[in-house]
Amino acid sequence: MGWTEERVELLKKLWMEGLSASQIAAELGDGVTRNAVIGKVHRLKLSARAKPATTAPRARTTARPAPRRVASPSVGVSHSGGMGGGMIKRQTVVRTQVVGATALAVTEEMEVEAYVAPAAELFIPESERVGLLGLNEHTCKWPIGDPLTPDFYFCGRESEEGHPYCNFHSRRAYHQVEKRKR
DNA sequence: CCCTGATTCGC
DNA sequence: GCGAATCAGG
Repeated sequence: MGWTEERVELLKKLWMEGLSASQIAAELGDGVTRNAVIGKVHRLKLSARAKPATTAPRARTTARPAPRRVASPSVGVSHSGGMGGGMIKRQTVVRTQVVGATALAVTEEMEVEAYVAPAAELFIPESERVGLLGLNEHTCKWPIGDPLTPDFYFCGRESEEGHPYCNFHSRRAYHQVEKRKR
């Protein structure tokens, strides 16, 4: 289905109300993707919704050329790492999420696995500690300790291909940490 | 990982 | 004009 008058109107309305592109896409339904919404928004020249005083000056980072397919090189390096013993604690949490302008409240109960790390989990025997020079493409680069002191070291456990941290630290690196700053 | 908008470019 | 793929960032 193309962009009919009605759909465009709804798009404008929702966009101005501050809904995200994905939310609008869901609202429009019918297989519309968030990319379709964003693309249309740009074509309609209505990117700026409600710019506060802080004129977000189109941070033109870098005018990207045309990034096509790129092959990623890989270097094989072996490293042995041991996983510490942690504890998986099951618990049920209730998360409320608001979707769409129609204030569609979705309350879902989901069982999550919360990893409770014992203090000792972060302790790694000296024999396994990895210094700056011990890091390679497959070692967790999670820093431990004060970088200014001699006993500073890195996690050094096995990290997934293409990831800077091991599975454990990977989530901590950036997991939606209740961001409510306004 | 989840998510956001921004941009490019083949269609 | 359209939007998937991609990029950059939170």
